[in-house]
Amino acid sequence: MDKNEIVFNTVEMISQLMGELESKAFEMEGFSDITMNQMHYLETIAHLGEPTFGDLADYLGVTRPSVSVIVKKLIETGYVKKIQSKLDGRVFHLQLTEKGNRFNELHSEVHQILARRITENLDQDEIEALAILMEKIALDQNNQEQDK
Amino acid sequence: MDKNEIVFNTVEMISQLMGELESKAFEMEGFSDITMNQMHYLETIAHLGEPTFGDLADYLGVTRPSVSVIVKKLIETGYVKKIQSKLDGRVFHLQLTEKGNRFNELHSEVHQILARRITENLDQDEIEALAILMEKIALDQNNQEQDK
DNA sequence: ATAATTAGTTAGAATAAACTAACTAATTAT
DNA sequence: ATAATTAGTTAGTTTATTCTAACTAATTAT
Repeated sequence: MDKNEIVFNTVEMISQLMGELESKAFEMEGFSDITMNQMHYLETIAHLGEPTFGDLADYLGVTRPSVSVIVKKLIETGYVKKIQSKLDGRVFHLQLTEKGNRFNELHSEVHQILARRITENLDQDEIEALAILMEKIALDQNNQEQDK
Repeated sequence: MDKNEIVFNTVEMISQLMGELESKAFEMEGFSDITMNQMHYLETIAHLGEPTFGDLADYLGVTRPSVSVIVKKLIETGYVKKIQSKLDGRVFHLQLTEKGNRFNELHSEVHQILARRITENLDQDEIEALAILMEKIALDQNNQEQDK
């Protein structure tokens, strides 16, 4: 098998594995009141750090009404809260609640489990080598991101 | 940054990148008549190789009626065809059409593009080292799969 | 002060995907 | 031969997500 093929097959497999783990995560630990899509909104809010509705719409590439509806659900289920800006009464910043943060921590744990599973059969030298290669890969991707 | 963290951050980034590329793939090249979910069914059919409706339902963990409805759409849009078994008239095997195969090839191309993007800033020795590590990782995952 | 703009909301429609229950047709068991 | 089982379908419901159009309220421009 060609090297390029090995790399993309492995990536495909890991990606599938992540999907499976991710869907299992929300079934456990009392987070059954949130859909995959809502999870994605939640992660994005955490990633952006107190974005407005508009920020979220722009980042996700959906309309404001769509964001409004989904975030309303996240507020109803207690993952997110709205903070009105003191400078401009029209804008609201989105913050994770206790529950939202707990969810996000679980989410990180899932990723840690995956990382552990990935590196399980590698020895210390191999993990180190993998980390160095991945750092290079990540750097490369970040550069491409900035180029846009 | 800890090595484990680098590994899982990179995996997270690659996974996100895959999602983005995958959603772009269906916008181009006249494959706009298929949803992400239907794509997933299509990939699964290709992966299983001429499965029956029941095989597909079992594999995907959904009910038969769900499969029936989705596959009906894939047949209407011309990605899949039904072949009645000669041994048992109740069962139908699912086959990809020309169009279904063309879609799957595009899908592989997307993965190749990703693999190329990943390995872009690595030299030959590094790609080789990465391939060896990934082979070990993949082996590990396959073993876990069999343990179930 | 009044008009225009902007942020977010609400209502209503469309599409997708899942489910259960009730069905048809083919096969196997008694 | 008839009953039970199995593969797949159809109908009807529910939930989620998206959209456009029309709205309210706050801010900025004239």
